[in-house]
Amino acid sequence: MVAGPGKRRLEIELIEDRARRHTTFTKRRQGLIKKTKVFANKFDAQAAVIAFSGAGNLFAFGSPSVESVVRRYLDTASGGGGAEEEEERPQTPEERIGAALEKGSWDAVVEGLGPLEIDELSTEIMKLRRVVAARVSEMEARD
Amino acid sequence: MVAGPGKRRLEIELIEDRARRHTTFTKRRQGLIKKTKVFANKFDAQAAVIAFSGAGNLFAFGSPSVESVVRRYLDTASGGGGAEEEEERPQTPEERIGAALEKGSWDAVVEGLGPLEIDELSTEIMKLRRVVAARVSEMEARD
DNA sequence: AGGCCTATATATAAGGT
DNA sequence: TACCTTATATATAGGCC
Repeated sequence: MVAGPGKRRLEIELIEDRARRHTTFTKRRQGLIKKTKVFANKFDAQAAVIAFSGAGNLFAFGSPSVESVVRRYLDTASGGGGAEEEEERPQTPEERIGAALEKGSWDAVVEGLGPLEIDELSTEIMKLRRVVAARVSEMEARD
Repeated sequence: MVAGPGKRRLEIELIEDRARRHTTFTKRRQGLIKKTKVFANKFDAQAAVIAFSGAGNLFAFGSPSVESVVRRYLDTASGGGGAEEEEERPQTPEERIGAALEKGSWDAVVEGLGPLEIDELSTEIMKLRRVVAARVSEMEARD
């Protein structure tokens, strides 16, 4: 099927799939922001969510404002965290993987990592696998 | 009838009992973080939550890291606190890969690849998985 | 596109162990 | 304290306009 109705049909499918994905993304983004809003209200706490879509668009909400929460985070994060409550720790950037892809040495990358970072890396691997799998089936669908 | 998710109706908005308030705070904080985690995974997006308890303790989670998301936010936002519009956009060649890695979006990376490159990537992922698995069992052996 | 509507799935407040 | 259970509240995926 080089051209004609078949190709057209596939393109429509892709577009609709993308639209569906976008709809879901929007709903969940709204849900996430609502949760944050309620959370901040209920406990009179400062809270903020920041999200970037795959396309790079920014969505954020903060109480009293994203700016203030971010600022406070930057002030606090360096000094030291919570006293009696445990804190979710920051995670390792996935750029490691990109760099490693170019170098070709996984061993060197994994060697220095701690438990949390390993966990993070595992998560990223699973994400990458899903994305690759999706891409593969997408290409197979074209044949 | 306004009832809470629990077994009984919530009589008062502000929870007076300190211990119970703390319990609820913890649960909701975990829920919020989980939501953010799932959101980031499901859509291969960058996302972060930051929260300060009334006592001033910091709780935060970010994918791939709070730092990276905050940094990107500061780079992107001109100062807004609200949400903006989302529009999925088809993008171009492979020079995009570098930028995509910085954005932390695997989707964007895989998007431009051909069959051979996908295959190579799959192989690399498998290798990485093995290396990570080895590292994990290595660490578990120490306990 | 932007709202409703409705099964299902999750989240979660109390209470129990 | 920390986990488990249970009853109810919310959130959400898809339909259907």
